[in-house]
Amino acid sequence: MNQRPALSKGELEVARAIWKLGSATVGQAFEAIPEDRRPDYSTVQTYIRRLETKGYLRARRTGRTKVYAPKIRPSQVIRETVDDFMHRLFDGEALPLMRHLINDRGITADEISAIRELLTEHEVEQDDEH
Amino acid sequence: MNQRPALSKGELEVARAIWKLGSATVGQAFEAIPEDRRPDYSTVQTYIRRLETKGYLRARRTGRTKVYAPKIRPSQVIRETVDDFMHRLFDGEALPLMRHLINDRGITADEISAIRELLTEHEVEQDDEH
DNA sequence: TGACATTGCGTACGTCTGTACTTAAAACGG
DNA sequence: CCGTTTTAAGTACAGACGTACGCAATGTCA
Repeated sequence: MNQRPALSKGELEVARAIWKLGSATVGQAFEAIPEDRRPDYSTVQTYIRRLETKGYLRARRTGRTKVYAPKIRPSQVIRETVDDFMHRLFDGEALPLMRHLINDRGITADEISAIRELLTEHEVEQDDEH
Repeated sequence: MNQRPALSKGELEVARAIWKLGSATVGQAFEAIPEDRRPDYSTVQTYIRRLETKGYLRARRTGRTKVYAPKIRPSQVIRETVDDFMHRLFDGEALPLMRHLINDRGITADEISAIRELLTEHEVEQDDEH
């Protein structure tokens, strides 16, 4: 159905900035990127242009400036991106990824409880969802 | 310290094939890739060559053929790859990724129990640890 | 109103990546 | 021993990507 071309690293960075802001001009997106890994203004411009071409962003004109906003719901893009990643590294299965997150990297006790809560909350919601 | 160039999609596929086999010739790696997404033999050859250049694989000659084996431990590559991914999409935090896996995609009841077990097992191991 | 800042838009360019062909030498099967 | 198969090694080439410059037009503040 869909399948716009995947996001590249740089594109993802600015897309996320815009998602966080809801909508933004190039300048605003530029400012929103953490200084340490912020590229040149014109580079951000290029990424945004490509994001529009790829169908991830929609631009609305306000006078002379353009305001960019998501064309695809961020949540969907995230899902697709995680999916793709899981396929490439874990044969598309969530569990091995979970296992990796739990075992193969320092997970704190706090995180463990947090995960337990997430699981329980999720179950409850499932039930509610009559 | 390190930072060999990152793995590309295609490179990762064959790297994983070789990891699974422990070590392999080009031909064996080629065969090990699921037929539906298996590229041309020579493409696999190219990926392997690049993997060697990038420092992921080491080749040992046996007569005329070369046998490739990991130069970097797969577990480490996986950790780095997941890390990079988590940084790009979840600001480097594991919990949001977990939340995503649990909430934003269809997780089954079985998977939920499996995760609970993983958590418990992990805790036990932590305690046992000396 | 003139200088400076902001933005849009086009262009550029080297590297990385996907994808593969070719050539040649060694190995194997009969 | 010869044809067939396997492998190595080199080369190619288009498209994606990171990265940015330059120019023109508009907006802004002193």
